[in-house]
Order: sequence, then structure tokens, then C-alpha cells
Amino acid sequence: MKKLSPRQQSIFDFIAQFIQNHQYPPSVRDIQNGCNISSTSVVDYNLRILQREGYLRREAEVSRGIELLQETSLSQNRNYINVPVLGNIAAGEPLGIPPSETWHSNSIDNVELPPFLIQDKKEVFALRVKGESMIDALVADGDLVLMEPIDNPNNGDMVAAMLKDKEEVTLKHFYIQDGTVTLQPANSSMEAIKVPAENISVQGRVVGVIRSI
Amino acid sequence: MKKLSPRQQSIFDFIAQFIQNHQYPPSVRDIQNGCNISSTSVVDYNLRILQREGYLRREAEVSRGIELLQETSLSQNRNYINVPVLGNIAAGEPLGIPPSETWHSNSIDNVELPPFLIQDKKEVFALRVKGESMIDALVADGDLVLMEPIDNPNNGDMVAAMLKDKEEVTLKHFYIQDGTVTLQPANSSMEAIKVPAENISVQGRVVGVIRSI
DNA sequence: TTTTGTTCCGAACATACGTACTCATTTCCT
DNA sequence: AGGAAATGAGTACGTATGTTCGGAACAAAA
Repeated sequence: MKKLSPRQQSIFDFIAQFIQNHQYPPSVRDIQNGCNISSTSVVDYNLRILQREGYLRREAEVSRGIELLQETSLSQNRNYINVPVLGNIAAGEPLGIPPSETWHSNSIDNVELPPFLIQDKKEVFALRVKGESMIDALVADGDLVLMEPIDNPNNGDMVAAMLKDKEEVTLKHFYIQDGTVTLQPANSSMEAIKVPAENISVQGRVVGVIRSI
Repeated sequence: MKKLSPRQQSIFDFIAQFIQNHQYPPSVRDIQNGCNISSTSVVDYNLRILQREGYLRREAEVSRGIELLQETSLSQNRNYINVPVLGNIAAGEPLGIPPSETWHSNSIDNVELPPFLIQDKKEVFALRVKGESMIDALVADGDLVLMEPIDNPNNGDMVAAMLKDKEEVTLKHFYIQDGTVTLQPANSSMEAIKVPAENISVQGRVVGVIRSI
């Protein structure tokens, strides 16, 4: 079998991951979003190559009719996902997220989560909230925040943003327009913050919150 | 789990068979043909029942978004807990929690949760939050609230309390003293409510909140 | 009988999704 | 460098597929 291009490898890995999480294969558009590809045709193009090279089989005209041929799929039967708890999050303390290769040696804990919480996100990690400073993001002391590393958040995403001048981390909804970032609290009765984009460093995207009382 | 009708059993077996053959789940119309059913709506109808009974999980609007939950020996070793989602919770709508014997016939869905969320609680169920009315309990629209049926809450517990005169359900911290109940929002900048104990009906104790974005 | 609830039907609707087509952009080969 | 091949982007189209809705058939309860 020929070696795969980075994009093809990424698609293949995504499909395997997706099947593990959902028990059913992704659609072309799921792959498009999951791998940050700009067009469905590119996905189709690469899927044809993957099929030609024998990595998978596709059923024509059938939605999600993808079948992985390498039998790594069956061995991964435990479909619960182990998420590392990398540390605490509190206002006034920078996050300091280590690179993902070192997660398992640096994490203070691990939690196993059901797939519906993770969906098809990659490299999800968790942080324990300390203090009441995130209360206007509807996050309480002791909550577990699930985050996905991200470089370019979309408008409306809830992100962990660090204000560079104040060295302060907050969880807010992110909107950017003309170089100005608006940070909107989830509790809409609170005031939004507007700052120039260069004063903001986005640490990740919030994909879930778990509170156990 | 309730016993299945012959048709439901046939559908369930067909899905399992189909996944075996194809590696991806069948569409509604595949099931229709495979089980000699005259209408897609009948398939949908019975799939809803199968989902309600906890035999499978369906992703809305997603083609072939069927996932069998049958804990066949392999995934059973991990003691994940199947929690029924009994309905929605919103201000102004009474909960109407049915007795636990009828849960599985009344629930609209099931979620599997890891043990650390449930601990040793008994008869935990879930409610989906509709609307922003619980925002001062740090609960957002779409959140899943885990509750434990309880008759006598302890001071400090977060409970789902119904104000009998207003027919309004809220999530608040519960304190009782000398026959007067104080309902304290989790967001302590908000005002507390004081009412006579006889005007309050406690529906359950909140043991967890799950937000998936 | 009437009523009520469950199951089933057929058709119509809305959209999720695979595929095709044209035109860029990059990579590769001589 | 220059042209061919490979890859990517954007868009549009057709159909595969989930969902909804009014009503029929049937059985159990009142």
C-alpha cells in the first residue's frame, strides 16, 4: 500500500476516530469539518484515493457508506474516552497547557467520558475550575471544563481567553470583527468586554461542562 | 427493559445483522425493506420506542445515525450507568416526574454516564433544560440536569423546587429554618426568595449538570 | 356502545449527503 | 522554465433519507 499524504492520513484517522465515537461512519461533510477541508469535493477526491489504495471501501450513493478495511476498528471496543485533567483554571492564573504528547505524564487525573460528550473533537482535555470567577460563564467552583485546543475560534464559540495585559483568563463567547474582539458572558445580563485582537490569546474552545454535586 | 413486540424485535435483529454485514447502520428505508414494513413512518415509530427503551440511540437528522446500545458482554464490564432522560424542565412548567417503575416507558431518551457522576445515588434521572430561566443556578439552555428523587432535602442542597402558587419550577439552594424556606441562587449576586415551607414542593435534588457544546 | 390508546399506513416535506463540473493552485517531471 | 499531472476550492444538482401529519385498523377499557 502506498504511503498516504498528510491529508489522507488525517482523513483516515478522523474516520477511525469518528466510528469509535459514534458507532457509525462520518458523512463527507463530517470529514470536511473534522479535518478543516474547504470543499466536499476534496474529501471525495481523497476518499477515492483511499479506496483505490485499499484502506477502505465505499458503497456508491449510500450516505455514510464507508467501511474501514484495516481491522484496527474492531479491537478498539471500549468506546469510552479517557480525558486527561491537566490542571486547574482560575482567573489570574495562566493556563500553561503542555503539548499533547506530554499529556499523560503531566495530567493530574483522568476521567472517562461517554462519547456523546466528546463527539468528534480531537485532543479534548479537562480543567478543574477553582473559585467563583467564571460564574458569569455559568461555570461554578469545582466544575470540570472540557476544552479542545484551537487556534482560530469561530464567532460565537465559548473560549478560554487570556487578556495579555492583565494576565487574566476568562471563559466567554468570542466574537471578532475588524480586529476587535468582543468577549460576551454567557449570562447575557452581564457586560461584554471589547479589546483589540492582539491583546487576546485564545487558549482553547470550551466543548463541555460537568458539574458533580 | 420492557419486552419488545415481534416487530420491534425483528427491527432490532435486522439492525444488528445489517451492521454485521455492512459495518455501517441501515437507513430507515433499509429497515423498511428488510423487515417488510409498508411505511417508513412505522419504522420511525418503532425506532423511537426502541430508543426510549434503551436498546439503541439515534442522532436526530443524521442519516443512518443509529447506534446499538446492547451491552453484549464486552462493554458491560465497565459499569456505566444508563440514566433515563425523563423530559424537559423549564420555568412555568411543572415537572410531572413519574414513579420510577414507569421510567423506561416514559423516557424520551437514555444517556450512559460514567460512575463518578452518579456515585452511590439511587434512581438518578435526567432532565433537559429548556430556556434561560435557570441561568441564576448556573444552568444554561440545553444543559442536562441530573437529579435524584428526594423527600427531605438537607440545608444547602440544590433542589428543583416548585412554588405552588405560581406553578413555577426553579433550581436553587435550599435552606429551611422555623418553617420558612430560603431559596438561594447559586449566583450569590442574585436575590434569595423566602417562602413558607408549605408553599414549596421539592421535586428532587440536583446531583449534576452536563453541558455539551 | 363510546372512548382511549396503540400500532400501522400512505403521502408529502425538508434536508442531509454523495456526486459532478469548472476553475484555481500546487507539485512533479524533463 | 514550462507543461502535465495531481490536488484543492467552490458551487450546484439529484437523490437518499429522516421527519411529519392526517387518518385507518384494531384492541382494550369504560
